[in-house]
Amino acid sequence: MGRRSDTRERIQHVALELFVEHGYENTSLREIAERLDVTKAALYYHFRTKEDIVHSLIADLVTALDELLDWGRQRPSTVETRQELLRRFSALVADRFEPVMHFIQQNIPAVKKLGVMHPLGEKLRELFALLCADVDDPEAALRTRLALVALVLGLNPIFGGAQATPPPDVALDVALELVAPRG
Amino acid sequence: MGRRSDTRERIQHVALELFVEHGYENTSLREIAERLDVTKAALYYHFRTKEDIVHSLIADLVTALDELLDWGRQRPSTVETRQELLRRFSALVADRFEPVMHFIQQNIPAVKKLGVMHPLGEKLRELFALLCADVDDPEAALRTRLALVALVLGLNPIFGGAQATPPPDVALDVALELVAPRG
DNA sequence: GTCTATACTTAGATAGAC
DNA sequence: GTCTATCTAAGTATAGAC
Repeated sequence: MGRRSDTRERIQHVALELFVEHGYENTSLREIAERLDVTKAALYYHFRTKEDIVHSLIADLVTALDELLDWGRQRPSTVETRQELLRRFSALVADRFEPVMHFIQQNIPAVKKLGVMHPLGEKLRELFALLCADVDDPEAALRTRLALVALVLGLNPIFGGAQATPPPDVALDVALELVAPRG
Repeated sequence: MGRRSDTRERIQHVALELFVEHGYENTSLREIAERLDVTKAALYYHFRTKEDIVHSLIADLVTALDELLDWGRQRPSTVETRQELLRRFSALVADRFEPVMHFIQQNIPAVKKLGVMHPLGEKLRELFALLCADVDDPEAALRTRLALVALVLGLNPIFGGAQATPPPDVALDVALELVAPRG
């Protein structure tokens, strides 16, 4: 039998790479095709549109978040649960979704235009809600948001990005502290 | 004499508005011109290129940051100084530069491509350095970055943006706490 | 499953009249 | 200082051969 091709996965990988590097709108299908040494038309065989590539990328993330949320929902709302949620989210980002998160964070206009925020934003808001639990304090809510931001901040070039990206475990420690009750 | 026109300022204002709304690359000069009810060519009278509009927008921010840094440099490196730096930065953002910060944060690829990160990134890194002072702890450094992020987080739609933007004073309180020594 | 060739659209930018 | 008209380059996408 003919060797099965992993072209589709390679397109996803290279496209994401370029989207992160140059931004979504500054990346043309021609560039993607060239880096893969295929033609533009080949891309259109695997994906209906350029937007579809992004959708396929986000879909995996949404699935993973859904599983995380499923776990979180059927656990008692305790500090331990919330901290374990952060740990698992941190691991998810570090292990599999760092590039996608990077892409999303730095291409908000594109992401909004593609209507990707609907499924994704929902999941993120629910994660946020689980982490906030019953707390109604606006300061605590902001600290919770910052805890999540801390876990993906290594990806942000603003405010001293390049020189010192915090290691994931440092970020996790700070995040855990942010959702812990005050002293 | 003929009535002097404020067209240049109006272009800056409308352009920034559209850049924030739809993103830099999704905003065409045609759109800007239409919203101002002038023609594309009129824009080219006031700005050499589309990129120049962005440069003019960032320049004001860089100037303001420079003044803030001047103040900070000639003060003793104390907790009070650092907290006052945060207060002044917070006021700067809230009063004048919220839209520009919003634009920068959500259009990183464009901003990088325009080479705007050189003057701007320098200032932000120096602000960060002043806030970090002599502290060498990576956790403290991350908390400092988060303090800055907190002050512009209202602009970020990720992680529960739309429904509850923290009021500036809440953000400032959390930021101040993040740079204060631990208990 | 991959290619060639091309249609279609829109972008940024310029020249020159008024 | 603003207009009309136009140029050039690039993008996404399609049709149809191999």
